[in-house]
Amino acid sequence: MVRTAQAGKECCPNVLAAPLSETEAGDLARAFAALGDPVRLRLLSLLASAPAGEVCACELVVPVGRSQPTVSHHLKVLSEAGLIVGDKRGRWIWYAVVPERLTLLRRALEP
Amino acid sequence: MVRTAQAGKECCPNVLAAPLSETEAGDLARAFAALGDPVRLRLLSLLASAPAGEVCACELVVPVGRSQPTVSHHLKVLSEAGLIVGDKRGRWIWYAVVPERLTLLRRALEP
DNA sequence: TCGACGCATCGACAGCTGTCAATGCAAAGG
DNA sequence: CCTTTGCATTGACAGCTGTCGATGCGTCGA
Repeated sequence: MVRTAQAGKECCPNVLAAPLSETEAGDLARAFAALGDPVRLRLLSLLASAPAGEVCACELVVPVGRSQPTVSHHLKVLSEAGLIVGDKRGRWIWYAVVPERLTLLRRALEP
Repeated sequence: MVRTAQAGKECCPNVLAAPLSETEAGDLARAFAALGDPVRLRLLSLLASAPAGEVCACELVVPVGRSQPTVSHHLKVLSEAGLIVGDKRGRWIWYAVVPERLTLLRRALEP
C-alpha cells in the first residue's frame, strides 16, 4: 500500500513549494479532479452543511437534480477520492465528509 | 481600488459551510477541474517554486515531458481558470501564479 | 414468503479532454 | 526584405466522463 505520508508533519506534497514529482502530481490531480464537477461540489456541500454531519443518500437525489444512478456515481467518485465515506445502516447509507482529506488538499495549496 | 465586497465576510463561497448554489458550484468546479490534471499541477508547481516567481514558457516543455502545443494548451487552461498569468516580453512569455486565486480555492475548502 | 424500498451496477451514448504533428503568426535579427 | 525563434492555433484521434433508463441485489416490513 502506498502510504504516502498520512496526516502528520511533513504530511503532504505542496504544489507551491517545490516541483512535484509525477506520482505526487498524479495523486493530487485525482483528488482535485473529484472536486472538478459542480454536482460533486454540491453533494460535498450538502454533506458538510448537514446538522448531523451526515446525510442519507436518499436525500441527495432531489437537491442536486440528477437521477439516482448519476448521484450514486458521483458519490462513488468522491468516495474513491477519499473525500467522503459511506456508512450502511439497514437499507440506507449515510455519507459524511472526511475533513482530514480536505485539509490535506488545502495544505497542498498553501504558500 | 477594487474595494468591492469588504474582504473578510462574503468574499468567497465555502463548500463546507452552506449548500452551494448551482452557479457557485459551477465556478468553483471549473477552477478545481483546472487543478485536476497532473501536468497542470506540475506546471503550477514549477512556476511557484521558481526563484523569480515566473518562468519563461520555453523552459516548461522539457520538465513536464509533453509537446510544446500540449504545454501551451495546459497553460491556457490554467490561465483561463485565473490560476496563472502570462506576461509577454519580446519573443517570450513569462508565466507566474496568481496566489490570490489559490487562496480563494483554499478558503473554499476551509471548515 | 413476498413485495416494496434503497442503492449499486450495467449498457449505451453524447460531449469533453489530453495528446501530438502540422501549421500559422508575430517578434526579433540578419 | 527574408530567416529564425517562441508561442498559439488547428485538425485529428483515442480515451475519459457525465448522464440516464433498465436491471440487479440486499434489506426491511407486512
